[in-house]
Amino acid sequence: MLDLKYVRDNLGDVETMLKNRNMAGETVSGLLSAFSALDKKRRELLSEVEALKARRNQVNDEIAALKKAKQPADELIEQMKSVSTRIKEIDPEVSRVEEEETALLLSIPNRPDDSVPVGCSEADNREVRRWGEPASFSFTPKNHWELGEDLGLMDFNRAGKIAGSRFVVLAGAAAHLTRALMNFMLDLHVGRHGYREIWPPCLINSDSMRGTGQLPKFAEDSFKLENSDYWLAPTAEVPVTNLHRDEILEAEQLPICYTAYTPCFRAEAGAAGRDTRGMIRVHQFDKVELVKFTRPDDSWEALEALTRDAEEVLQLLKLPYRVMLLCTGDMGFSSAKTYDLEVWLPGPGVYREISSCSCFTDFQARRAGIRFRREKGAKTEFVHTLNGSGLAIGRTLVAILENYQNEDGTVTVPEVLRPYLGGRETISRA
RNA sequence: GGAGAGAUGACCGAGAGGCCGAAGGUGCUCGCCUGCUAAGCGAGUGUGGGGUGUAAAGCUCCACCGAGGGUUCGAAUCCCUCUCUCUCCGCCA
Repeated sequence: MLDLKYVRDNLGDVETMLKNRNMAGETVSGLLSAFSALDKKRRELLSEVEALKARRNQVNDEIAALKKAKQPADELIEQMKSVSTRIKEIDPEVSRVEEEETALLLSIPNRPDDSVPVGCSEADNREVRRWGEPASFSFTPKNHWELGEDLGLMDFNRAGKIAGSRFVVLAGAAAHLTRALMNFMLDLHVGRHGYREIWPPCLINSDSMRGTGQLPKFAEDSFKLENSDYWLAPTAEVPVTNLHRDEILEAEQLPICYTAYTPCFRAEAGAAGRDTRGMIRVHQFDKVELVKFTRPDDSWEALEALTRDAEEVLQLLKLPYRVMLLCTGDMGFSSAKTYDLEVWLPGPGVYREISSCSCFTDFQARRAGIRFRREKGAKTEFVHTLNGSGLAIGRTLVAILENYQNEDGTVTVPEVLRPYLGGRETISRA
């Protein structure tokens, strides 16, 4: 959420920002004029009701004094009855207006950093750098689902039976590889990059979903459990960022760097027809996430570092990738700046997103109430939050199968993973 | 799932309709004092919002004692609902 005062004082900036984020012109002006009207109304009501409350408090003291002196106070009490009635009329009105205003504020996305290119779609994203050469194959490389099925590693039909579409059952070496990747990634981030490992709940409440920006706008993207306030975590970002919700941190604690493995659950409501084959887009996938809390002045450098930490996973696995700086129109709602890592997939012959690294500035921190003090007695400030995948495990598995496939249908195990697979070097049909 | 206890500021903890934004203590900050250290003395020390102010400071008002409702002229305090924590029993990976 943006700062109320910032929005009030910079309506023009907010307007261009929203348009850059592909919001239609009339929607923008409607939203902003509604906001201004509500803000004005709220402040008017507040002035009125607070004046009444001040009066009531003052007279109540007089009543107390009279009572203490055993003097009659009936007349004052009688006067205050009408004041109280009036207060009780206005108070709900204030809450109503406040709620509406907050709802509007919550529906406004974060302001992209000035370094973010303005653009409408994926096509306007800017390539920042590339690493690795896509290998040339002397045969036609298979897609991961062909490899998966041929090697007996993936079962989409049975997944459909036991769950539904957009699920996969991993078996044998694929299951083992998933476990290996999880350990490999966590070991790297903990051991080499200095993150602290977290194993959080994957069911989280609505307050947490609101804190990181999944609610109220994107409820349909996640799974909600019936008869409870629990959601299936769409990403570890939610539980891990919310670890410090409503806390005031000490400046010396910052930066806080966490890494967590969790399964991730997504409804993929708006993705009907996209990536229907294979395990690129499924309702349940595994991911190792990186989360940082920093001082405002450190967040941009922290984003670069976090992105490099994620990249290192790909480099160690020797998977070619490129880094894309997302344009204003393609960025996530809460993000101020996002780098996507796209890994090379020889099957379809494209680069596919495997990690998304974002700096949220104070947007999530304001929603979630995550603050710090520069020193004792100083005013509280919002921290900056960041996160990124380090990496999506399912897609990493896909990339390994496709990039490491051999002409005879086997797959070579990347060297760094062999210790995690009991020294195994090749995956072939069991 | 059953029975009971509880939730107050950074922390401990008192308060049981008005004198309570909240005693007392600890911690922390600043100052004084003591040739170091320890001790001692004094002052200060929450968050959010509204108004005023060019801005900062300041001044002022409102709200906040787990959350939400209610009673009352007035609620940390009384009533209702919910959440969470702890103890015991049951069940369970």
